[in-house]
Amino acid sequence: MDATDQKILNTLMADSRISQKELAARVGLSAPAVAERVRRLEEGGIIRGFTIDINPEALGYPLQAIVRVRPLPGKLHIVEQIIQEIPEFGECDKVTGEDCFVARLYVRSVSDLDNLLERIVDKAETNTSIVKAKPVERRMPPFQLS
Amino acid sequence: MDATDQKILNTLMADSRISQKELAARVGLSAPAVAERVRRLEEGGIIRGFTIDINPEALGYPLQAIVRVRPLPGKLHIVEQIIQEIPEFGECDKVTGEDCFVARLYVRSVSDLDNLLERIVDKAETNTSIVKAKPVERRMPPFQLS
DNA sequence: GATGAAAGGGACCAGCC
DNA sequence: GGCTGGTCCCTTTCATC
Repeated sequence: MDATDQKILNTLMADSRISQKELAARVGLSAPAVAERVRRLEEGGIIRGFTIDINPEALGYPLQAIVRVRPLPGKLHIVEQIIQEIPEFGECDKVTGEDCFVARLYVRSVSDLDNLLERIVDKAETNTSIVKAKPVERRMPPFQLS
Repeated sequence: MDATDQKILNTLMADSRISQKELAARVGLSAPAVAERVRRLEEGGIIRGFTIDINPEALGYPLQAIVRVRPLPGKLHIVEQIIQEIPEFGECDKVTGEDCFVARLYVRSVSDLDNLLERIVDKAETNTSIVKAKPVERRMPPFQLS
């Protein structure tokens, strides 16, 4: 893991579909050399996978909400299971503190939001915030040299 | 956008580096047909881009925190700017409600966490939760047919 | 949307520095 | 590690069904 690997990661993060030749040119190496580095980044678990970035709006989900969830006593596992079973939850973190879960919900409308939260209101307290903007999106901290 | 497109999205989400031939086989179409569909999904803005999934642990950031940020009166913009300038913030949503921002912070240690939050303590109230687990990760809701 | 063909480019493997 | 060159496969585009 050096500065070249960092460049490779940044480049692939922005566009992972460029050819090895193109990637090599951008980081200043030959194609086989860059291919070998990408292979090692994958084997080392630094690159977890190649994927696509999907626009939820275009899928029909123009609204996002951040939902903090505090299950009632004894309801933690059932609440976690319900969150996993509702596909509109795009990510969910189990965290320390008063809230047990912080989750992102993709919804079609505020009434849709209300309907979905109905499924946990009797098992948890929730606190919902609508996402108005995204000051930071899809970013990874730099690898620190030395 | 139909069931086949949904399959294409799911397949590419899991691995965007497979060949068109392979993708075509998995969704039950010919290669040219699948290529045309992917092209339309890109042009329609449904596929926002091809990218990689990076493991922050392997980059040297074993801890994640969810930070809720409530800027002091008059400090909203400067706080937003500081968040954008700290690379350890991997994502930040501006939301409705008491908290103005909900952000994800990648850190090397809890002391690192403390150091980073020092840069906004005089400009905002913060509430930080350490991520203990990820019950749901990187998931997109299904496109609803009809 | 499928098929088949042709041209161009990329990935992969040697062999070598 | 990295470079160069050669081979094979894939991608892309076209015409046709």
